[in-house]
Amino acid sequence: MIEIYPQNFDGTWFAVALLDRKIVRSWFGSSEAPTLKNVLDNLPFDVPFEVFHEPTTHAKNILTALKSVFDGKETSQELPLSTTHLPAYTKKVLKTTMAIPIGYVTTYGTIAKAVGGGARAVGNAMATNPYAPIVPCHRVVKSDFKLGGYGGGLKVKVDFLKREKRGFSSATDVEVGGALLRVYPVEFALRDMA
DNA sequence: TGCAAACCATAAC
DNA sequence: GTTATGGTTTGCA
Repeated sequence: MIEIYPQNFDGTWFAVALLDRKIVRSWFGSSEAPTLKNVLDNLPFDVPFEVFHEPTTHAKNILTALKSVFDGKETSQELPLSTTHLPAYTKKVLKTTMAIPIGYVTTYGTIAKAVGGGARAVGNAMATNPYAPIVPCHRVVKSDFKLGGYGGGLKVKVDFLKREKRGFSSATDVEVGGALLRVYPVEFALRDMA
């Protein structure tokens, strides 16, 4: 049985779908119905589900963590993602995306170089990311540092990146799965923005 | 800038 | 199997 928990924090709605205490889907948005619908329409398993408006302690922890990520805060908490049903390549891309630190962005092509495959394939994985915003697909931009796309709309992506500004000034490398991933200050992507 | 062609994993037929 | 579809990239005018 999949348990779905929607919750509002400071005017933004968050929702998670849990199966066996692990996250199979998450989403967020400015109103409840579309947020819930996104989750309901994209459940990975054809099993019964139920929506609960009173979160368990476990669910509440996860929802709180989602809100922290949304606010651009560091979260030390490891969130239990259920990824076993995803294609191997998609898992690799998502894992790599999770390695992008707050305050930095990287590009579709850079990720492609790190995990193999092509930039468009990476874009595909982002577009179908089941775990927004836990997997920070908003930190992936085009090679010219223009934004690229975003499932929740470009404005949401911009606002996200603004909250994550940390004042870094130069690129650096992070290690993920034995490969190095080059990441750039989020300011690069916000440079010519209002 | 703008356009065309190459790119590559998925999902849908 | 095959084809269509992208949150892309690069090269070239």
